Amino acid sequence: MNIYDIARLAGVSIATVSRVINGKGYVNKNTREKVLKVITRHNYTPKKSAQNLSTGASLKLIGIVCYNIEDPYYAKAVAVLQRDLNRFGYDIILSCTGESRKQRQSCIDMLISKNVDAIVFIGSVFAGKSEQVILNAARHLPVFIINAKVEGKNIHCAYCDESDTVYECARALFERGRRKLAFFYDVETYGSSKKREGFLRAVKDLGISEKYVMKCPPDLEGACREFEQFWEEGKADGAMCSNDELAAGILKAARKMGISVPGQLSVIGYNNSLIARCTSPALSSLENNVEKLAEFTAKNISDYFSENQAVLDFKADFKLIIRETL
Amino acid sequence: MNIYDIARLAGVSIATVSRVINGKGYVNKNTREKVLKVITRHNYTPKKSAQNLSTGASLKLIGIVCYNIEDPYYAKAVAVLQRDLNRFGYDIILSCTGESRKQRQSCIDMLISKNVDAIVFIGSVFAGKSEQVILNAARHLPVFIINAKVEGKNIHCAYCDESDTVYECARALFERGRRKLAFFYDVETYGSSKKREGFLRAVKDLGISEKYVMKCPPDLEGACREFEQFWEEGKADGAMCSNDELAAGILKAARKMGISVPGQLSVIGYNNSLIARCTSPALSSLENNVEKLAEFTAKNISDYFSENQAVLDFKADFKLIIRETL
DNA sequence: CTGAAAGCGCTTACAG
DNA sequence: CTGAAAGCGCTTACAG
Repeated sequence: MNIYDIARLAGVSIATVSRVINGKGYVNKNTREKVLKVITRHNYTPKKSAQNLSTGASLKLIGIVCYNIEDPYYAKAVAVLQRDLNRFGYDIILSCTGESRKQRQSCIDMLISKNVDAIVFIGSVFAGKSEQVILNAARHLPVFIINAKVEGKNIHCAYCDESDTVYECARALFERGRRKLAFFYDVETYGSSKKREGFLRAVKDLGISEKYVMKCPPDLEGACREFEQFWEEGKADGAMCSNDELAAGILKAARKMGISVPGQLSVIGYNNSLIARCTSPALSSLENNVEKLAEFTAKNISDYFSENQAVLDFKADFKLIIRETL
Repeated sequence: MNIYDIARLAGVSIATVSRVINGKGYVNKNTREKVLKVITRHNYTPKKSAQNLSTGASLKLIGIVCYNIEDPYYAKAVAVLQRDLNRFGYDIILSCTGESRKQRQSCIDMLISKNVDAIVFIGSVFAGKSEQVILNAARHLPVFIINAKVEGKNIHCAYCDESDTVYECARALFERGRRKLAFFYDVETYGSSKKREGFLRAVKDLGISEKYVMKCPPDLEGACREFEQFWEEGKADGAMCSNDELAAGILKAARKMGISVPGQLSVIGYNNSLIARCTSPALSSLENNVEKLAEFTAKNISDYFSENQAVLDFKADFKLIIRETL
């Protein structure tokens, strides 16, 4: 069923059908209705690719590239982006890219060949070493990044300063009398290095000498085991984690080993995800406002296309949510 | 940059460029290289919509419709689908649809107009009353459903029997000596009604007379409050929940009220998500194998297009994962 | 081995 | 108000 079929069935030319579909140009009321009737009867929808070819009209498709949607942080960002972009008439193509540079590049090429209007990268996985992939993409279309800062033409960033966030968390631990601090992270990314940097900066400013930086396997059980090996009575009294899952692992280990939280040990998570509300004691966690970042980005994309201008640098605030582990 | 530019730059016709791109037909080795060089230098990728128009070639795009990607269950399904479909050369368009029938229909129309090859519906939200939306879609393209059973031409279902699962959980509670059982659910869907049905069937078969069916607000805090109101010493000794988040809420309430789990109360969650591993005590939960369902569906889609046949009905097994709450 | 031409399903000046 | 025709960027018989 194409525009020719409809035209024939309605007894008009394809030009007329096109006019009624697009509501452009003059069409006699009666012929309009006649055409409309045929269209609805046959459930006809014009093919976007033909429209795209003909007018260069946008496919109204935004490519979204993230590392892992199973991570609640990414899931939330994607959920908000999809909801808000949809309001502006866009659909999203979701890609999750693996580790290798080549895989990432081919994922972007795919998106570009599918004629998406823009690409948004979620997460700091793409900053730092992988920046080239983003720079390449930006030569073809506007790029939006959530939660990382990459400098370049056509690149729009919305982020929360992950160094400052951890700095504040460390200070909060200090203010509760904690003097022996450990920082736990898992995957080596631009984001985790910023966090580590914030931790070390705070520790230095606060004059804390007993500090540990620990790398864990990237899941709850891994963090749990790692902590069991790490722990020695009196070695640390405050743990800052680069995400909530690690923190949950540490709580699990603490419980198993009879360490009282927050009595002997304070624990702070990161992302303020559902996980933080599930653990007991409930986890204090840093709210880094992904939701706000995603909302802003959706709006920014819409502005970019409708008003031809967009914000290049947006920094969101953050807040430490106190629950029961601090 | 289009095929004409490349042809001009390489000093050949567009037909030749097309041949080297598609690796079809004869092309002299030297001219092939000449063309290739121009293509890579300018980072040229043929536009999918033009190819699609020209040959009717698939866009290699699968529409995925789900209720809420923030829910770990959907997130996992989407993650697996995207990973596996990608291996078969497909990208996914992700839509999350709201409640209203109209919204859902327009979401599907959008997908169809964007020329996706197939649509997969995740979750039972679309079965039962909303079935018509699926039936409509199936008239245009192949439809795949994860976790619901809908009869119809061109409709392929992969699911886990949600009545049997809950039946088994109730029996497990019974076998641990539990005789007063409550079933907690939140949203009213096809799936939750199947689960409730399984619960009631089990309770009847087991000859249990003290039984409760409770509807909670759809989040952890809501379940927590609901349970606080529900609880009375000796009223129930086993709680079956329609998802892990509700179960986590009940654990939270139990802890607050000093109810020992599983001493006084056994709790079973559903979906075996990350949440089940985060709570303490760690939640026993029903593994309903979404991962398996999603993997199967990706393969089934690929078979549908490459071998022109696909499985219409696939039922996955399930397993109750015992942790500390049963 | 290579190119000219038709055609995919649309839209949009242009002419009437 | 309506239609004939050109054009969007590709692919693919067909002819050479």
